[in-house]
Amino acid sequence: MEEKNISKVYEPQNFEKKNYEFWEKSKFFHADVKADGEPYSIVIPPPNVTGQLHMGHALDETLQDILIRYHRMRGFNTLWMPGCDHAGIATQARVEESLRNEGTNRYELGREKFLERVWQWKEKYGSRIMYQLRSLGSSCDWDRERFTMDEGCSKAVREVFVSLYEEGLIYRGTRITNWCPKCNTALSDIEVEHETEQGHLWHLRYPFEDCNGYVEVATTRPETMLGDTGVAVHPDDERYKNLVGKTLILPLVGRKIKLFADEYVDKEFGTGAVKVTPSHDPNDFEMGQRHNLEQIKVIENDGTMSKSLAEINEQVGKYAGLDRYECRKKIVEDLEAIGVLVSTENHEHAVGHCSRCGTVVEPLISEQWFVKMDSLAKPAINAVREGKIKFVPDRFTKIYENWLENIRDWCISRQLWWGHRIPAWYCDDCGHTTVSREDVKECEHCHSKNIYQDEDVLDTWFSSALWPFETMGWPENTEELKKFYPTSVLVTGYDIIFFWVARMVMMGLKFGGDVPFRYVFIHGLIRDRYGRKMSKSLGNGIDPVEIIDKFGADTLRFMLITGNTPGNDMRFYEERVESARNFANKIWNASRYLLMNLENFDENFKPTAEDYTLADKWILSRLEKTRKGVTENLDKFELGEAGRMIYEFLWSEYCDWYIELTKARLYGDDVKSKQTALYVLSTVLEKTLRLLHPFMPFLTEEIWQKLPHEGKSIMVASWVEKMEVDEAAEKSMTAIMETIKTIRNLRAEIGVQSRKQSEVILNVTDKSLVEVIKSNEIYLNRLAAAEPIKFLSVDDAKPEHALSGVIEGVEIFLPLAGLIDVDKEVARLQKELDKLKNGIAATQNKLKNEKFISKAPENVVQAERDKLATAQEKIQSVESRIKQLAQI
RNA sequence: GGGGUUAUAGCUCAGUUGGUUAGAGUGCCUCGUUGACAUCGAGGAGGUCACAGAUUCGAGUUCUGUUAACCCCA
Repeated sequence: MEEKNISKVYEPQNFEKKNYEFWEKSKFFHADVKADGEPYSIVIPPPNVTGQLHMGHALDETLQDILIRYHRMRGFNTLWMPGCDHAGIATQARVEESLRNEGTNRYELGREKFLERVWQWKEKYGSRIMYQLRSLGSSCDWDRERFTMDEGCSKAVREVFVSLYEEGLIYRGTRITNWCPKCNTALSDIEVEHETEQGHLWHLRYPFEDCNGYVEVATTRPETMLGDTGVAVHPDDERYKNLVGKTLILPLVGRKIKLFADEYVDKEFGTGAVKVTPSHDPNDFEMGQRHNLEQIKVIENDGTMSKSLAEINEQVGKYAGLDRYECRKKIVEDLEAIGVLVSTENHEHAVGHCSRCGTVVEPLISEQWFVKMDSLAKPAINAVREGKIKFVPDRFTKIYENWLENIRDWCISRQLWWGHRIPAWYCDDCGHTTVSREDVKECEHCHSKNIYQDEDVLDTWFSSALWPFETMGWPENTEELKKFYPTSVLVTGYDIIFFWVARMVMMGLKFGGDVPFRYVFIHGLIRDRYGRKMSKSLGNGIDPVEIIDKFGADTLRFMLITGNTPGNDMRFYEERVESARNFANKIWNASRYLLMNLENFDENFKPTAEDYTLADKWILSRLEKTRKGVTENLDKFELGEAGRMIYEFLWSEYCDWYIELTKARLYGDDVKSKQTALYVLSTVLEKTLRLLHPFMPFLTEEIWQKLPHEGKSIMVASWVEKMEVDEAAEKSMTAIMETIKTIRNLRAEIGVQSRKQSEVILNVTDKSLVEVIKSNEIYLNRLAAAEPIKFLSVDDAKPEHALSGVIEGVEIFLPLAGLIDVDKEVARLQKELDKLKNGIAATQNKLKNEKFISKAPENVVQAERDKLATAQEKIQSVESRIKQLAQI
């Protein structure tokens, strides 16, 4: 055993790092495919290699580590696969920013040099993240660490891409897609965040070609009118029925456009007539497809108006090169000047923003790669419906299903350099596209060497979707895959159910041969103390490493998982961290106390059944109930509840009562009693530490090593085994504790100093308690300063000048002559009597109710009867006491 | 427009299949350095469980509606 003297307060800095190194060096984190035990595996949601871990990660990793450590102790063959995500847009943006600061850019550097820079970046930040994960205590299998751009993952990505292409599920097409003018790339639908903004609705008049009339259209984006190639109305709209098919002249531009009917149009919105810009609005694009409208691109990829406008006429040529918002202003002015603008009203509408940089997204037509989703989505829906995958909490099932049912094709190409390059080569000679698992040098169709590879890379989520099996060596049929796939559970936030969870399920079923995980354990977001999302722009983020340095990783972990429930958001308060730190300190000091006394402990001593005192039996029984509750809650993902149970047991039962109860024995002369107390103190603590270890790994290891124990480390010790419950001991001990509380209570009532000893007279009405209390008198002496204690026998008169209290089975008197004001005491008792009577009113009503008696289960009825009997006993006691005092 | 979450003590939150006088942390009040811990101990005050119905012997808990806040999707 190590040195037993430990510092007076909990100082995690002294031992967290040391213990982590010990575990890592001992290879406790490493999963052996050949080892015994049912497999239990988790793949980490790979943090973005950009930047650092935030509080959300800290929660995510803590939940996983608790599950992992718990199952490891339960004897499962446990694997936690760590790794990072290359995070295409985010990482590239960061590196480009640093290039900008150096006065250069990626184009100047060239693709190859640029990628070298990104890899350097990745090495630097990737290792920082892995350091942060370690400081949290994460028991990941570092020997298996993966990266979404490493060789294995890249191979998997190629394999999947080519297979899907061969099956016709990946195609290249010219479509309207969301375009971010700042990131300069296409985005998928879910990378667009819609925000409600205050804008305007401009009403414009488009004149007919052949008569004086006009059609009034309403638009939120007047600048797109330059690309209008039609005006649409609803086919049932009486206002326009006779006009459908007529030709309109597009103001400023002079283009002739048709008025046509389409079901998509909402009659109620605006004027019921909508201008149609197929090249800059997804709905208009679809209408354009249905009605064969021309696509005229008037906004360029960088968000400025097209140079080609100059070719139309001098008027619209003025707009060429303007930013789209500047152009909007100009156009509104110009339209007003020529009388086309009839009115402007305020209008709230949803505007799409790039989820990465916040820039307003521009729908644009471009050539991109897509994945057909229908046939992939169906099995993913079924897997959840059939219960092969379960969401915890269950309500997220609906969100998942709903999204998959309404899924649209996934745009997977990104105009970036950092990522998995699309394995497609185009032939300059014959125009054929070669898609291949291996890099190719010639066109597979005409064998021309005049070919070039697609410039674009794949959406980051394409490789993340393969994470559960690509990390285990797929497409090779590895031992890891056989043993650990499907994984047991995925732990992640609800914000990436669409981005990641659903896609993993689809890909897992398609390529992994089974669901990627059995459970999806969803957690909420960490917010600041005001409930706001933590964000860089608000500057309200809290760095978990700072909290760890200040309070300890165990403290942070415990704070994160208690005090909220699965799936719900949580506010981060430093006060709450302090409260968790105080808990750690409490454990620390309870252990310190025990270790100090353990110097006199004979480790070979083992008490026999007769050696146990009531208090021993009580704490052991309470420990068993705690063990049961903690285990059950962990098994159903109620980690917070499990943590709270340990907190409650350790603080309120072990420290506040049991330790105090043993003090008399530890400082007394009875050697055997002392050894027994030390034995119980140390076994209960040792077992509780094991229950607590998944939550607070460092602290529990540090103390456990100093206590009598078996094995090398608590993290590879086995879970606490089932023990006996002793209801009789619990009942007796409860009576003693209640008596102590009542005495303390009465003394506080009249301000007797808690240390000052005073006489207590007990009338034990429950015969089964007489011996129990008599033989445990010393507890009352020590914890209630009750001395001497007298017991009334049946014939004895009850003391007059005394405070009195009653609990189930015991009447308590504090004869404090001189301190008692009889009138005050009567008033106090009267108040208590009222309280008791109010308390049983509901019970009495229930028992009077025949329906209750006949319909409620027998045990419930009996419980009510017992409750009433107990309360009536107390009432009688108080009533007779009041009578007695009244006679004085 | 569709869907979801939340509403419990001053504040932050628990309360798991309906069944004790609804709990904790924190804050507040009173007392206390008795051989682990003042990052502590003892005692106390504080709640019409958002509102209205329904089901039930019994509802903080189930159902319906209303209100408010937040979120997702379109």
